[in-house]
Amino acid sequence: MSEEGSGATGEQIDQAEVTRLAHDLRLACMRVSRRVRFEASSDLAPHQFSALGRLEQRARTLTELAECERISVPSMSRTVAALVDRGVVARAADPSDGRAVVLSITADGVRLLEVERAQRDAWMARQLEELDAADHTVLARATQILERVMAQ
Amino acid sequence: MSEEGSGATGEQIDQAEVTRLAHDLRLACMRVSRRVRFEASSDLAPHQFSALGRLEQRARTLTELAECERISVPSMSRTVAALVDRGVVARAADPSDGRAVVLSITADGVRLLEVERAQRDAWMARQLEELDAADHTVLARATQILERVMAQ
DNA sequence: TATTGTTATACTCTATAACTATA
DNA sequence: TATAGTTATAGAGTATAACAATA
Repeated sequence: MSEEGSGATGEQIDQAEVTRLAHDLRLACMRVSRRVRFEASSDLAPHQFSALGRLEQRARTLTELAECERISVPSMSRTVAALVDRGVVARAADPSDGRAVVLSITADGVRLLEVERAQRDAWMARQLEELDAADHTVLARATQILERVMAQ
Repeated sequence: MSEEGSGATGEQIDQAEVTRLAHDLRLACMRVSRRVRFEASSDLAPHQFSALGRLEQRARTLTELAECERISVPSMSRTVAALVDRGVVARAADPSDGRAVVLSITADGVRLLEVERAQRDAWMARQLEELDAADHTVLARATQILERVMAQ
């Protein structure tokens, strides 16, 4: 679009620069991720957090949930058992298949996710508060690009 | 939204928008990090990769290394033992302190890190290749901002 | 007595294999 | 016979506690 002010489209980024960008961006993202998990985490373990988030999207069977998280069914069975014990996930019989168990998030589970996410977001927001509006704009645009790339 | 070239400084981003950006950017970074680890990883476990990277910066004692990685000394002792068995870390006596052990990366360790990083960078680069130069520029700027923020 | 590092033991999350119940 | 899920057992990685060697 504009090649004067933004300085974005006028230049041709070559392969070496893409490689360098890939390296630097990857490190930056991994550093953010690591610090969020280390400095903003609470008492919900990462794998529990992830599984609970899947059930927030919709109820799933154990096998579906294991496939989502790319772990074995027995492993997910343990994880789910812990979440059920904690009262954030409920088991229910599948009316159409006596073997299957439908797992769903409870109201407590939804609240727990909200608290967890709020803590993580609050930590991230504190980091961003030190930036100015121009930086915020760049990051907002970059976020949209990353969302587009990662959706594939 | 940009009246002049950069289009960044003219707008005032309010608190709610910072919170939203924090949320979206955090998720994007965590998604990148997760996919890099899942889809570009090799046979070096994440904690081993991390510890080896610390030793690439400089030689450290076990206690120093444990503090870097924020795990206990006994845990790091196990991790280091595995890396030593693999031949990518070397133990050496500290001439100034008979209790301490100086850990350093070996030539094989440096090569292993190079391979690991190349795989991760290559995965990331493949994702970025689908973007145009304007997107690359935005991401490069965002990377610099994130590096600045995360350095604190 | 304090510090560095290892070993002993236990808990969690992962896996595969064996098992029960249902389709 | 095949599928959904649980339980048995084992292998990592984490922890704390106890220990050895050194400062």
